[in-house]
Amino acid sequence: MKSIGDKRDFIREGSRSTEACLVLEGVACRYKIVPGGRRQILSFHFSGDLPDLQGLHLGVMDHSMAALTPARLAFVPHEPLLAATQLSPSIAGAITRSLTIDGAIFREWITCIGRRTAIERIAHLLCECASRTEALGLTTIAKFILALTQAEIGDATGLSNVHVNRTLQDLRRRKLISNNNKALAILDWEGLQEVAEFDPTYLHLKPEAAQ
Amino acid sequence: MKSIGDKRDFIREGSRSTEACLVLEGVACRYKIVPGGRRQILSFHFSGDLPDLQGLHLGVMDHSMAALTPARLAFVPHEPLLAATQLSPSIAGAITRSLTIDGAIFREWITCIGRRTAIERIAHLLCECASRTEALGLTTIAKFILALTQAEIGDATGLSNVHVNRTLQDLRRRKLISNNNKALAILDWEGLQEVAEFDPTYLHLKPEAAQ
DNA sequence: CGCTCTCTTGATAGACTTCAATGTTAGTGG
DNA sequence: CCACTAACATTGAAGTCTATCAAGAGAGCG
Repeated sequence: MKSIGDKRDFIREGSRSTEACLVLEGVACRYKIVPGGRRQILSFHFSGDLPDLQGLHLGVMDHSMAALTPARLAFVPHEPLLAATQLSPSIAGAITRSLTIDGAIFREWITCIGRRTAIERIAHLLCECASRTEALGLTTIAKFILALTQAEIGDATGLSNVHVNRTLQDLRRRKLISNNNKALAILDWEGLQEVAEFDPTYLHLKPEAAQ
Repeated sequence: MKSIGDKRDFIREGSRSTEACLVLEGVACRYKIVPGGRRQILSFHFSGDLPDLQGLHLGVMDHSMAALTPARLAFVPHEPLLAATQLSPSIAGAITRSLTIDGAIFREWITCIGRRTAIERIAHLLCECASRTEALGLTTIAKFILALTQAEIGDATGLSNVHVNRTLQDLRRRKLISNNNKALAILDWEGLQEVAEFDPTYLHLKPEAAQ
């Protein structure tokens, strides 16, 4: 178990991955830096997430990880985890399922950044984070608060911080969100989903209604 | 085994996934349509790829698949595939590894679309496709030809077809590529990588130099 | 030959970025 | 309690990249 301060890297791109991290508290993210210094955030992670299972099967990290709020993390060495997958098919299945949903969320982000406008992207990000934290049992839509800076939202959505600022103002003007100083909340869930064109299917939250 | 014409869907978003498809010949892609009709291509797939393993663990498809050139495909029902993973850990591992690399490529696409300029995005896409088809043993960098329309390249990179056209002209002017009528080839591999800021680490092509 | 699909080009508009300055808030230490 | 600092947020102005619209040119195909 490790406590980590605000804005602190805890895994670096290019390093060898030997343990998987579990988010116990706070918000973490995966990100890449492109030559030129611009950052792209790839995903956000909340209490209960296991964000770097891909390290189990890849030697070298292709991205970094950082805490965006003060956070507590647990690190599980790969070996016992791999041993557990050999013993229990259900653990192996859970890990594979988690990796698969990870991919589904990435696909939605590609679509969002590639084919949606600024306001749609930000609204969509909010809908996604609210749905996921609710599914994790951490909050409800009404009480949901996203504690990110506008620069971080920009790095996740492929926008500049200035444009994020103006777009958030637009969302406030439409009475869809409220936003006081690094605490973003949802005022009109239906309206926000509509703007975002949000369809939660890709999150695959229902545990195997299928099969 | 199925032969499929040009521009033909063979898996639809929202459908239930019951078999995995193997690309035997041609180029296939995964894509999503956002309300408004704009398309985002999520990945390209060449002979030897198994592009929808995620369907093994998810009930409902969150995207569609289509052939972009005339193609031959094989469809493997999920059941024997899942049975094989129970019997052989190495098959299970191969599938998980494939899913994991899938995710790594998505992460790079997010970064590309979110934080790179048009010319960098297109150059990067070319580098990626060339590297992957070479690794699959289908071609060499020198002989590599990408048979996509400019609209398709735009749908993959989040650009309009008009802007793709102008950007390809730019790449030709710089003598990095040649491009006659739906046949894009690489003239200067080093130069193209440089423009793309291409680092193939994320493709994880070396089979487990790690561990 | 006419049709369709793709590529190409020009003109115009819009979305978003960059730069730069100012305002706001919270924390720190005297 | 107040000055001082450091992060963030906000605003304006100017500029760039990319989209959209529209039209024409080739190429392949029945």
